[in-house]
Amino acid sequence: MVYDILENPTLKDVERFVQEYGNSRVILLHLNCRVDYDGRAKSVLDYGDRILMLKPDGSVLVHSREKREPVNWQPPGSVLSVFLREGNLVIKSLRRRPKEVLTVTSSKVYVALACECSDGENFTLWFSEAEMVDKVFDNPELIEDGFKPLKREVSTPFGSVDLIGLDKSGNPVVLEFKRATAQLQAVSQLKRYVDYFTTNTQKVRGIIVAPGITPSALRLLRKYGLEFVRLDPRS
Amino acid sequence: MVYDILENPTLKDVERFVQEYGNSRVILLHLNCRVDYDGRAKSVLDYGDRILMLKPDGSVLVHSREKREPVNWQPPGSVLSVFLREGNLVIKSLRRRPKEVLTVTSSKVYVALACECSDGENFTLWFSEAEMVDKVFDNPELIEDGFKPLKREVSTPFGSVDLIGLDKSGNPVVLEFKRATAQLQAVSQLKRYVDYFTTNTQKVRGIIVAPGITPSALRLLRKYGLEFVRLDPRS
DNA sequence: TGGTTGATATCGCAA
DNA sequence: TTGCGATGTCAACCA
Repeated sequence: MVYDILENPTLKDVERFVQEYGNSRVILLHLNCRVDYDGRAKSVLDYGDRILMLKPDGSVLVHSREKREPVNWQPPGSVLSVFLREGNLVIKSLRRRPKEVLTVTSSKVYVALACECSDGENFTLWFSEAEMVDKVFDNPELIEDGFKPLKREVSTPFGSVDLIGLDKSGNPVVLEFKRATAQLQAVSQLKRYVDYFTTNTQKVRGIIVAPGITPSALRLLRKYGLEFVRLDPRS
Repeated sequence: MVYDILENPTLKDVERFVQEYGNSRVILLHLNCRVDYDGRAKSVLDYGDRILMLKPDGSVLVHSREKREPVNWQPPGSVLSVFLREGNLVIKSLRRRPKEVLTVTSSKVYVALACECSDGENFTLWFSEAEMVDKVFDNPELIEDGFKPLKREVSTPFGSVDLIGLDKSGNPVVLEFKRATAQLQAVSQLKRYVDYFTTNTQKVRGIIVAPGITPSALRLLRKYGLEFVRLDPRS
């Protein structure tokens, strides 16, 4: 059977259920609970009805009525423990580094569901930043006439550059790609790389490649003497 | 009843179920499905068994066996539609701006669950960056002897500064706070602000306030003539 | 393991 | 709505 289910179970039933399926299936609990988190930060979520999701890789998600993000969570690699204490079901998830503890305390579980989920997934995604770089590498004229791409992912002490090349006059060019509208941060990032390569005797050009740029980012770009080339990842 | 459930339902049953509860409850489906996404990027996820979560605010999450992140999703505000086509159940979620479409196609739903979840949640979180700024504002000596905080969240054309103050000699100081180890980005950010306030006649100091700093970020900080003050958000 | 960056980032806030 | 930065960001990649 691809799923197992408990309706209106006792907390003891849920404890056994989680222990049985915790390592093999995705467990969903609809319950009333409070959630305490202590680690990089610290939080308390008062009692309420929510969805708790436990994955075999140790991921824990507490989902509320709204938002894409879980209200509390624990990332993969965390270690689960389940027990009864003072009439409550306690589900604890421990992460070692950084040390973080998530504690879900429940006096009522409405439904418990253990679902088999597929393992090897066939997922493909297009129009990433990496694809933009690939396209420019194969079609250098998208940047400008005479541009020669040299190397992708060039590592420097101050971060790695998306693409380095030479313009038609032989000047080095540093390119920073963004798949969405470029903002201030992208300009600062590019400036950091350009500064690193620039010497007294070697002028280095810097180009942001993106589908757009915000007005203030463009202002900063001009101030730094950098450039912008429009390119849409989807085009 | 705080939940409703369908076991081994027909697709027609699921269609009605989603239409009935889509606006009021969190719906969980354990199903075999494929997922097509087209919007800012584009992706295809081949058929497999997963968890689909539909929230009343329009959020959609497709969760796989692993990871904290959903393999596909749609953010709040998206609009749901459900229908049968060529013997399959099709769940479409449309986001207007940016235009994005998520399509879940299923030939088999194992379980459908509609869960009532709490509305007004009492959630508190401590040790955020904002709290660090508050603490320094009330205890300026945490930065250095004679430091005088002036204003938080100072808006500039190139971003907003966490805190501005004066040192004991009356020099302006720009402070950038990080709740975790400061990295290259934080240094570039601070440099951007310091550059903005610096004139020919006015030297401006810049300080990163964080529990730590990476070696390369420290190197860049020194290169720019900026400073680092250690402060743990939890201490 | 730590450092850096990308992401369909999401989210909240301010102009 | 757009812009900007924080996030317990997460996740991938590389040294």
